[in-house]
Amino acid sequence: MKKVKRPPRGTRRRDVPLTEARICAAALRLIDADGVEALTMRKLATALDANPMSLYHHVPNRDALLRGAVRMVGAQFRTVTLEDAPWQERIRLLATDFRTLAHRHPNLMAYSFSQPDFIQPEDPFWAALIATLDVPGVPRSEIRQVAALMCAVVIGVLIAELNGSLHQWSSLDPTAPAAGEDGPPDAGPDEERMFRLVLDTIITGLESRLTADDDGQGADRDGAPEADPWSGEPVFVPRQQSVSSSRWPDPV
Amino acid sequence: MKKVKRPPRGTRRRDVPLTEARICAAALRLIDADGVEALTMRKLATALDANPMSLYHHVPNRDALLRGAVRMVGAQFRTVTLEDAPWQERIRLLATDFRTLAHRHPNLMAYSFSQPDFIQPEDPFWAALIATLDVPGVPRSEIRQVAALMCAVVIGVLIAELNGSLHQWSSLDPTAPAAGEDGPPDAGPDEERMFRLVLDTIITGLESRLTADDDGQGADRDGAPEADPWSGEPVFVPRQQSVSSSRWPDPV
DNA sequence: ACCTGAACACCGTTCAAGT
DNA sequence: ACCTGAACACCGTTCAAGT
Repeated sequence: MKKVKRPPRGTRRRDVPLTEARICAAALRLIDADGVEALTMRKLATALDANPMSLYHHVPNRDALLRGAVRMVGAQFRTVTLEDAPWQERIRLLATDFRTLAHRHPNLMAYSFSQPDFIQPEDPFWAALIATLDVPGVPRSEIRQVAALMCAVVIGVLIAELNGSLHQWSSLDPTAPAAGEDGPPDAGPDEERMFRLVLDTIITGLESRLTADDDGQGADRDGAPEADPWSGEPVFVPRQQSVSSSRWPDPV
Repeated sequence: MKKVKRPPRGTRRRDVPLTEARICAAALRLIDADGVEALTMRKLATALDANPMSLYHHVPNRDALLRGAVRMVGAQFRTVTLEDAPWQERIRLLATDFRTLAHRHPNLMAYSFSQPDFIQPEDPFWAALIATLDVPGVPRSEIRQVAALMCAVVIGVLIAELNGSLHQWSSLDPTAPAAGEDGPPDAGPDEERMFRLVLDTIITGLESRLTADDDGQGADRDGAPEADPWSGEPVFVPRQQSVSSSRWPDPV
C-alpha cells in the first residue's frame, strides 16, 4: 500500500536531496525549453519529482527563483582579460562573449534584460569593461556612463536579435512590399555581421571622440568634468527641449 | 428590486457603449498606473463598470488587448519630417521623439520593446528613418539593416533608462564601493545627456564610415553589396568564430 | 447582437499539521 | 529540519443560457 507513493518511473531523481542549486538548475532547464512565463512552481516541482510546497523551503518565492536562475547563468560569464590586445578588440571580445551567453539561454536572457539589477558591480564583466575603457583614455568621470551606455546598446541589439525583430526589420522594405523568402529562411547568418557592424560603428565613434580630445595621453585624467569635450554639448544637437513636450496630445 | 443592479456610484461610465477603442484606452490607463502584469481582464472590467465576460465580445483575449494598447500608443507617433534639416539632426529628432513617447507610457513601452512586431513597415517612423538614412548615402542594400540596428540601439538605451539600469550602472564604481547619495537622488537629469551621447557616438561612427566610402555622392548607389566597404569585414575584428563555442562549459 | 452567471483549469502562496 | 495536504485568493477563458 505504501509502495504506490513512489511508482517505478523511468528516471529516478528524488534520491538526491532538494537544494536551492538543484532547484534553480531545474528551473533554468524549464525556462530554456519553454520560456520564463511557462515556469511554474507546480511544474517545476513535478520536474523535480517533489511536492510543490517543498520548494518553498529552499526558495522564498518565484521571483527569487528567477533571480537565482539569472545569477546561475551570470556566473558562467568568466571573461578572459586579454590585456595585451588593443582596447577595440577587447571590447569586441567582451561583447561577443555576452552575445554567446545570450544565445545559450535566450529565453532567460531576454527576460533578464528587462529586469533591473542583473549586472552587479562585482561582476567580472563590469570590471573588465571599465578596465578596457580606461585604456584609451576615456575620462574617469565619464567612464561609468560610457560603460553603461555600451551595455545598453549591446543589450538592445541582443534583444532585437533574440526576439526576431532584427531579422524582421532588416527585411522590411517600404518600397518593394513582397519580396518573398529570397534570403535565409529563419536563423539569419548575418545577425553576426550586423552585430559586428554596430560594434564597429560605436568603436569608430568612440575613437573619433577620443582623438578629438587627445592632447597628451595620460595627462589631465580625473579632471573637472566641465573641462573636457566629453561633457560639453554635442556639436549638432540644437536646444530642443521644449519641442518634445508639446507633441502628441493624448486622446485618451 | 431591479434598481439595485446599478447603484448610484460617484462616476457613471456605463451609459456609453463598450467598444474596442474604449476597452484598449482603459487598459492603457491601468497599464500606465500599475504596469502590464497588473492588467487583468477582471480588473479592467470593473474599471469599465462592466462584466468581465463582456470584454470578450470586443477583444479576443488578453494578448490581443495588449497589442491593441500598443497599437494605440504607436498611432501617437506622428513624426514631423523636417526635410530641410541635415540628416544628423533628423535622426536625432526621430530618436528623441521615440524617447518622449517612451516616457509617456513607460510601462507599456518597456513591455512592447521585448515583443516582436511592434514596429511595422507602414509605420511613419520607419519610413522616416529609412528616408533619413538615404540622405547621406547609406547604400540601399544596407539601409534597412542600418535602420534596424539604430532602432535596436535606441530601444536598448530606452529600456535601460526606463528600468533604472542606466542610472544604477552609471553610479557603479568598482573602486569606491560606497559613495552615498551624492548625485541626484532618483530621476537623474543626465539621462538625457547620456542619450544624446549615444546618438552622437553612433552618428559620428556613421559619418566616418560614410566619408571613407565617399567617392562621388550619387554614383554607384544600389550596386552589388560586395563592392562597397559596408559589407566587407570590419577592420579590427579577427576571425574568432571558433573561440566562443568552447567557452563556459554548462555545469547544469 | 450583445451580455452574463457558472464553471473549468490553472496560478502563487499560506498555514497548520505531520515526521 | 524538512516535508506535505488542504485551502485561499486569484487568474484567463469556455460555454450555455439569457435578452
